Order: sequence, then structure tokens, then C-alpha cells
Amino acid sequence: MDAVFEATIQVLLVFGPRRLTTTRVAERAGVSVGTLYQYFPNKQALFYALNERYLEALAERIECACLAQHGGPIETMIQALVDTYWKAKTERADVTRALYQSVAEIDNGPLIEAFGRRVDAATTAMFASSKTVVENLATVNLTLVTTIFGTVRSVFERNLRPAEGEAVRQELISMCVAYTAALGTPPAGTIVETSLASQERG
Amino acid sequence: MDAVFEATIQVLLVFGPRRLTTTRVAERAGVSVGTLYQYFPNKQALFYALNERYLEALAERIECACLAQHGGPIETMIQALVDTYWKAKTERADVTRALYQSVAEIDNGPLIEAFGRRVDAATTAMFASSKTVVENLATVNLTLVTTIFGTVRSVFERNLRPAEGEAVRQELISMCVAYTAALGTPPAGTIVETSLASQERG
Amino acid sequence: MDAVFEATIQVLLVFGPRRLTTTRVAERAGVSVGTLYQYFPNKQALFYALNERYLEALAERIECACLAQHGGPIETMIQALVDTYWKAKTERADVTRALYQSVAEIDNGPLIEAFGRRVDAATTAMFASSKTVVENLATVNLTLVTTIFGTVRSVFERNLRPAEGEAVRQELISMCVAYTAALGTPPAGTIVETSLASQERG
Amino acid sequence: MDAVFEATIQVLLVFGPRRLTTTRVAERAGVSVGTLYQYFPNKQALFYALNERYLEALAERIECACLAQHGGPIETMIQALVDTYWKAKTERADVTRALYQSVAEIDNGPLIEAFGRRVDAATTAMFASSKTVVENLATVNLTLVTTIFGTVRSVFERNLRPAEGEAVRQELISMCVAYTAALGTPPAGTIVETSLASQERG
DNA sequence: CATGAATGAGTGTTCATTCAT
DNA sequence: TATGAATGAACACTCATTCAT
Repeated sequence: MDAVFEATIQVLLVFGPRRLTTTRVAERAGVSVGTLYQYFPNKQALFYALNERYLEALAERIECACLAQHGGPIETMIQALVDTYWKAKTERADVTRALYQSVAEIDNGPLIEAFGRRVDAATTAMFASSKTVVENLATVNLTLVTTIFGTVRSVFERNLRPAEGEAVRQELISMCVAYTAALGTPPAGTIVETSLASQERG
Repeated sequence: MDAVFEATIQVLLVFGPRRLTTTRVAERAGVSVGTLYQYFPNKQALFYALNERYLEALAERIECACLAQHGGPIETMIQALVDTYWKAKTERADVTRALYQSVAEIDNGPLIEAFGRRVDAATTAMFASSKTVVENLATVNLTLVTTIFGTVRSVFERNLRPAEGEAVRQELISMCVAYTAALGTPPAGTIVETSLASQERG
Repeated sequence: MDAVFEATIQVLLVFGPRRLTTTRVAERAGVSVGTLYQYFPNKQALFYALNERYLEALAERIECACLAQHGGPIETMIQALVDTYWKAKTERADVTRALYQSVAEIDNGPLIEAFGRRVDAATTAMFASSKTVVENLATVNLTLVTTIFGTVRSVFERNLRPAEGEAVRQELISMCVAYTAALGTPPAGTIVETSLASQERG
Repeated sequence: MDAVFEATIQVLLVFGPRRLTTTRVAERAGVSVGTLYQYFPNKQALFYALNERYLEALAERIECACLAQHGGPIETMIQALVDTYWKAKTERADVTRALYQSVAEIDNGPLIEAFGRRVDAATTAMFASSKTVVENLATVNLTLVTTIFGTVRSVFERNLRPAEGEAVRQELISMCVAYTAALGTPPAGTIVETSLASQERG
């Protein structure tokens, strides 16, 4: 079973989503096609399960990391969040890349959506536990999570060199920290206006 | 020709990458398959051209927007950058989604890479023209661009509701502004340390 | 197209319904599988078309034969009917056998039903044109047609030797003639009672 | 064992010959596939046994019915023969239909042939015991049996409504009786000529 | 004996690509 | 140059059969 998932990733990386065949996956996993179809009713189910499993593990990991930061300072929270997500995506970059490709096989939209909401909940709870009171936490949290997710994705997509990726990771933390730090004190005279402020008026 | 590109996007959206066939694209474009193959030697070439064309237009648009901000305040630059990119991706969300799916057909990695570098150059030039001097501009710029690219992608991927997307867009601007504002004045006593500083020492 | 039908029959006879594959049919027909699928959307459609075409031709042939007998004596009508049907089924016994086997591929029930009704109509019209008035013509006709159809089928199914088949054919005519002849004069004192009589009373 | 046969029929009726699988049969019969293969070496053997068993039972039933009529009047014999066969086929119409479909799995030709010959023997003996002497009994008997077999089959195949089927059954008896009654007295001046006469001359 | 997971040859069907018209 | 019928390799999936437990 694990072998099948691993094989799927390998085939995805070596052959790409177009030339991934159930036969090839089975072969690589060291089982027969028939066996593959005893585990998964069809090809899509295999991909769905692969994504589900991956996102489940990732969600748990993030939830765990969030819980560990409860009550701490917001900067540490952000750093922990970025680091956890980044590490999870980076430590097995091949898996990450493979899963990005699996869009060709299934529409993992709903899975990603659910995953996002789940992480939102965990991080919101974490930030809410902070001593620093954040106004409009829902929006701020959504922004942080979406930004972090996206930046990691973009680092992969742009195929940044390791050093560049590392730099972006550290800067992302700074960015998020600066953002939350600035939340309470909007600098007067700026053109820029946060949605929080505008929404409060509107 | 344009009809073919448009048809490709439509078919991609309606049928998904798996059930996209050259015949269907040709049909939708109002030409015969044979004609399609006179324009493009094969299916991949069609997708390559589609992506290339799209990214070329997008790059130009961003370059243009950057040039317009030369010499201005950094906040306006950021706002312009985010707005331009966001608008480009949002105004034809269907195309954006379709192109995200085209990974199944071609590995657009190199195209995206090149596109990123080109945007980097344009934004770096823009930021360099600002009165505010930014230390370690390359890294800062890379972070900004990568973050902006990624966040937009993530908004699509997470399928955020329009209001949420809008909120994230505005907050992203705040975030980038706060980040650049904080660059000159690293708050003492923080755990967080920017990669710039650490790299300068390392 | 005709080649495909012919090939289907050949493959059906040589390999049987289980080992009939679209590839084999195409091969035998001298075309590629792809071409086969341009004529017929799927395997079942091929079989449906084959049956439809065959039954259509057969129905026309019978209708034609029936028309030719209009106004004649009933004995000649019966002989013509049996002979026409018998000849049609026998002259290409391979086709007949092949079609009997195609039940495995499609449920040709509706086709057969419609064919039967169509023949019923033709024969009823023919018998109605006879000088001999037949009471309860609908039932008599149904019996004649059903019996003739069935007997031919049974001769094939039982794999009777040619001489036996021929004998049965001739006797079947006698039987049908004797039946119609006896219709007007039910022999007194018989245990047997025709449904006509019983229905007339009931 | 009986459960397996019953299950086979059920699966045949519900899924049709194409989607009948050994696994499904085993499942329905409440045993494992392995067990199924201990009873029957392969799928064909199962079908062969099913047909054999059915035809054996049917033959016995007919033989029995024939014996019961020995020495009686020919009309009663015919009625008994038709009724016995008709009832056997009709009382479990589902089984009858299922067996008609099993042609896809095995060529039951030889079984049917043997069955026919066996019935021929039984009915010939019966008719021979009648007080009425039938000339050319072999041919007459073959005709009667073949006609009866076929008519029943045709009633199923044409999917006649119950009332129609019943009418045909009664008329079939009349027909056979009329046929045998007319055997001794060939009506002068008819075009029709029985094969008996023609063969005797030829 | 009974089980049912594992096997893999075989099948229906698709679709990128070609080429005669 | 445009066409679209023809091609056939490739694929997802099935199912009769085996055999370790």
C-alpha cells in the first residue's frame, strides 16, 4: 500500500503525469495491476488517496506545531508555522513536486480547500491564544496562511536555487512578523490602506 | 491562431486536461485537425506556445507597470506590482485556471523560471530607482516577487471566495509594505533574524 | 462497412462470441480498430447494426413474398411463407448461426420482437386477402408465424442433418396446411379443443 | 452445489452473460471462488454441468410423460407432449431464459443434439404404441418434436404476452393433431405434397 | 477442504498523428 | 494550403484461475 503510493510518486517524477500508467505504477510497486485494482477502484481513486493521505499528515503536523506554540509570542508562532510548513514541503521535495503534478489526474481542489480551512482553524486558534490581541484575526490569519502556502509553492514553481529558497524562507518570516507588528500601528500618511481599516469604516 | 489558443483554454476548462484532444481543440477553433498540425508540430508545441504567449504578455505588462513607477515611493511600487499581477491573473480567471492545468501537457517549468527572472529584473530596476535605499535588494526583491506570485496562486488553489481573495490582496500589500518599511530598522531583541544579516555574517 | 459486417460474422463463427474482439473484427475486415470505431461507437452498436440490417432485409423479403401471394389460395401462401423464411435462413447458414450467437453481445430481444410484429402484419394482410375466411385470424396467424420461426430455429439448434431438415421443412408445410384446413371443421368427439372455439364460448 | 447452479442462473439473469463472473457466482452462492473451482475445473465446466443437468431432468420428465401415454390415442399423446414440454419451460421462465443465454459461455450444441435424439426416441416409442399406425413415423415424429421445441423457443424469443403464448400453445396442439389426422388422407388436388410421398417416389 | 488475495493476459476504447485528396 | 478519414500504439480496467494459508 505504502509501496504503491511511493511507486506512484516515483513514476510521476520519472514519466510525468501523461505517461503514468497503472501498469507502470504496479510494476514499480512490485505488485500486479490486478492487485492495484484491489486496493483502489480506479486510477483517480489512487491519486485521491495519495493526496488525501499526504494532506492529512501535513495537517496533523501543522496542528501539532500550532498547539506547541499556544500562549507564546506571535513572532515565534509565525516562525514555527513557516518552518513547519516549509520543512514538510522541502524534506521530500520529490513528493511535493509529484503531488503538484497530480492535478492532471484528479481535481484535488476540494481536498486543498478542506486542508486550507483545517489549517486556518489551527492557526487561528494559535494566534488567538497569543498575548498580542490581533484585530480582525480571521482576515489576518487567512492572509498569513495563504501567503505562506503560496510562497512555498512559488519557490518550487520558480525552481529557485536552494540558497535562494532558504533566503526567501527567512525573509518570509520577517515579512509576516513585520506585517503583524505593523497591524496595531498603521503609519499615518500612507497611501496604502489595509482592508481591516477600510472594512471597519465600510 | 488566436482562435486555437482560445479554443484550447475553453476545452481545458470544460473537459479538463485528461479529456482534451487535438480534435476537440480544432473543432472548437473551427478548423480541421490537419490545419492545427500546420500551425503546431504537435500537441506539446501548442501548449508551449500558449504558455509562452501568455507569460510574454504578462511580463510585458508587469515591465510596463514597473517602468511607470520608476522614481516613486516604494509603497506605491509595491501596490502597483501587486495590483498589476493580481488584476492580470484575475480578470480572466478561466485562462489562469486553464494554464495551471496545462502542467499535464507540458512541463512549463523553464518558461515559468524565465518569466520569474524577467520580472525580477524589472522589479529590481524599479526598486533600485526608489529614493529609499534597500540593502540586499536582490534578496528582498526575490522575496517580494515570489511571495506575490505565490499568494495569487494560492488564492486560486484554495478557491477562496471573492471577498476573501480581495481581503488577502489588500493585506498582501500591507504585508509587503510593512516588510520593506521594517527592513531599515530591525527591531532589537527579536528572535527572528533576516537572512540578509545572517548571510552577511556567514 | 459491409466488410465489417462480414468480418464480424466470420469471427463469430471461428472464435465464438467470447473470443470475438473488436481488434480481430477490424483485422479480418482489413481496416484498423480506429476505423471500426468511426463507423460504430462501440462493440454493441456493431452488433445492433448487424442484427438490425439482417432483420430489416429479412422482413422486406418476407413482406415481398407475402404481397406476391395476395388473393391466392391459403395453401400456396403457407408454402411461400415457409419457403421464403426457410430459404433466407438456410442459404447463408453461417450468418444465421452467427446471429444466434450474437445474443451474448447484445440483447436483440427488442429487435426480434419488432421484427415478429412486422412479419405478423404482413402475413395477416396476406391471409386476410385469401378467399378462405379464417376465423380468429390474429391468433391463427400468430401461431403460424411463431411456429415457422421456431421450427427453423430448432432445426439449426438441433443441428439436424440436411435431409432431416428438408423433411421437416416439407412436413411443416403440411402441418400448417392441415391446421388451416381443419380450422373450419373441428372434428367432433375430440378431446382437443382449439383456443378459438374455447375463446368464442368464453 | 445446487446453490451454485441457482446462483449461476440468477447472475445470468441479473447481469447477463457478459458480466457474469465466477466471483459473482461464488458470492451469490455463498461460497468462495476457490470452492467453486473445486467443484468445476473451469467456468465452461460449470455451464456444461448446468445445461447437462437441466436437459437431463427435462428428458426424464418427457420420457416419463411419454410412457404414461403408451397405448393411448394419438391426440392425447400430442397434447401431453406439448403440455409437458411447455410447462417445463414455462414454470421457471427465468431458468429457461438464462439457459438460452449460456450459449455465450459454452457451445451447448452437442448437449441439445443429444437431448433431441433422446426425446425423439421416447416420443417415437410412444407414437409407435398408438393404435393409429403412422406411416413414416421417424419423419413425422422428428417434425412434431422439432416443431414443438421450436415454437416454445420462439414464444420466448418473440417475448409474446402470456395470453398470446397461451393461445399459441393451444393452437400448436390443434396444429399437431390436425397434422397427424391428415397424414392418412392426403387431400386430393393439393399443390402441397408431403415429403413422405415425394421421398417414397424419389 | 475452504478461502480469497494475487496474478497478468486479454479486452474495449481513445487519440496523437499522418497523408491522400 | 486545408481537410478529416485512417491508423495503431497505448491505456484503463476485468476476470478466469492459482495457491499459500
